[in-house]
Amino acid sequence: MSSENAESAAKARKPDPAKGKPPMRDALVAAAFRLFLERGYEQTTVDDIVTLAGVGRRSFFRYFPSKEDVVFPDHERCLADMTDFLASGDGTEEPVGRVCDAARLVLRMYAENPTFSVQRYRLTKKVPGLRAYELSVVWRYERALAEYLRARFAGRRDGTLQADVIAAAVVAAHNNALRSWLRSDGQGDASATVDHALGYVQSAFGTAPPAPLVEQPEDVVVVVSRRGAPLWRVVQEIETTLGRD
Amino acid sequence: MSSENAESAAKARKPDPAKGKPPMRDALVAAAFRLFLERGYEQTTVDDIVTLAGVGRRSFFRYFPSKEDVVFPDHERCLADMTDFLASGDGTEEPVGRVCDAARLVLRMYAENPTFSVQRYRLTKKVPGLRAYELSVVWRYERALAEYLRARFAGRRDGTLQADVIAAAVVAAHNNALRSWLRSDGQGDASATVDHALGYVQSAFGTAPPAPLVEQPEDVVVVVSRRGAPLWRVVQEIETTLGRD
DNA sequence: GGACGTATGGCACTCAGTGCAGCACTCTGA
DNA sequence: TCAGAGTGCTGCACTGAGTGCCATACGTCC
Repeated sequence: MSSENAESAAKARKPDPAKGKPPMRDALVAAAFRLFLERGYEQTTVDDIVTLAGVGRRSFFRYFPSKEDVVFPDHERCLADMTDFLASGDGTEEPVGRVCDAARLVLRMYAENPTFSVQRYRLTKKVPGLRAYELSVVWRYERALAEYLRARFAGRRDGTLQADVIAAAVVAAHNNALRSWLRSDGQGDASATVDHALGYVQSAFGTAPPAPLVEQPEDVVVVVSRRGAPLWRVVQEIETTLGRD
Repeated sequence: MSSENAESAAKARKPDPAKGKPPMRDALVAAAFRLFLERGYEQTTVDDIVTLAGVGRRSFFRYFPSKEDVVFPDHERCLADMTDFLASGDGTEEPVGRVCDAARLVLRMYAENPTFSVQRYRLTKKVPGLRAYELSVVWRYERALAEYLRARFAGRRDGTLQADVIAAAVVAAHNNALRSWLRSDGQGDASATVDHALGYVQSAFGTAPPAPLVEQPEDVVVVVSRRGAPLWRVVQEIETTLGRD
C-alpha cells in the first residue's frame, strides 16, 4: 500500500502496521545478511546477529519465527498480495492468464531489490537448509494459484488435476526465468524473460482468450487421424491446424 | 534388488549393503511411527524413540541424519532407483513418456506399503515440519526429471524452460493422483489414477511416439471443432472419441 | 593371542527456539 | 503530578535436535 523510502533490503511492515516503521526489523535483516555474506549462514548464530544489531536475542524471534525467516523478510507480504490479487477478480477473467499475472507479482518483488535478491539467491543456492525453506515458500505460492484455479475449474472434469498441473507449470516457468535473471546478477530484462516463460505455459494450457472469443468466426476444422494413433500425434495435428506454435 | 520379507514398514538398506540386514534401522522406524501415531510427531522426542527401540541415542542419528528422515525411510533408495532408471535408457526414448515412467516408480514405492503410506500421509498433512521436509524430497525427484529432460532437450530452443515446466507438471500430476489415492485410504487403483493424470500431462506436452504406430489399423476418425475453441476442450473431445478414460 | 575394522553406546557440547518474568517507556485519565 | 494499563524490549532458564569424541564390544584375519 504505502510507498515510503525504498531502503537497501527489507521493508516489510509487520508489527504496528498503522503507524511509522519498525527500524529494528530492518536492522536485524541488515545485520544478518552482513554476517551471512562474510562468514556464511551456518557459521552465523542468532546470537551473532543480535549482538551486531545491538538488540536482545529474544527480540529476534519476536520478528522472525526462525533463523531462516530473516532471509525471506518480504515473502509473507508478497503472498498476501498474491491472494488479495486472486480474490479481487470478478471471476470472469481467463484463469491461466490470471495466475500468470499473479506470478508476475512475485517477480516484481524480486525486481524491486535486485542486489538483495541476487545476494539471497547465492545464499540459498549453497545452503541446503535455506533451499528447503525456500521450497516451502514457493509451495505456498503454488497452492494459492492452485486453489484459485480449482475454484475456477470447479465442475470441470479433472478440474483439480488441471488446476494443480497448471499451477505447478506456472511456478516452474516463473522460477526458471527468475533464476536465469538472478544468475545474470540482475542484469537484463526480468519481465521479458518471465513473460516469455509464462507464454510457453499459456501456449500449452491457455484456454479461452481474455475477452475476444465471443465473436469468433464459426470456421470449422476437420482433423483426420488413424484410429489408434497416439493422442499426442492427434493433438499435434490439431495444434498445427489451429495455427498454434 | 533382493526380495526378502516384506515387513510392515521400512525395509531400505543403507549401511552394510552387501550382507544381510540391519534390523536396527527397521526397529527405529517402527518405534518412531508407533510413538508418532499415538502421541504426535512434535510430542515425541528422539530420546523417546531410542528408548522404545532399546538402542542408544547416538545410533539414531547414525541411521537418520535428522528426526524427519525417519518418516521417509525409503525415499533415498527410490530416488536412486529413479536416477538409475533415467540413466539406463539409450537416449532414443520419447522423453516425456520416459519421465512419466520414472514418476511411476515413486507411485510403486508408495503402493508397496499402502497402510504405511496412508499413515505417513496423515502425519505429513498435519505437521508443518514434515510437509516442508517432504517438499525437499519431492524437489529432488523433480530435479532428477528436469535434469534428464534438459539433457534430452539440449540444443532445443527454450530447452531448459521446457524441461523444468514438464518436470513440474509431471510431478504435480503424479502427486495429485497419489494424494487422491492416499485420501481414499489406499483403496482403488492407484496405477490407473496416476496413468490418467500423467495422460493429461502427455496430452499437453507429448511429442514423439514410443514405437508402435507403425502397424496401426487405418480406421479414420473425424473431429470437428470450432476454430478458437480452447485446446483442452478439443483434447477432451478426442479422448472421448478415441475411447480413453 | 594380538591387530584390525566396524557397529554401537555414552558423554558433553553447541545452538535454535520457547516460556516467563521483569524493566522501561508512553499514553491516559483524575 | 501521579497511578494504572498497555506495549515493546531484555535476560534467564529450559527443552530438544544434532555433532564430535572416545570408549567398548564383536567379529575377522594373521
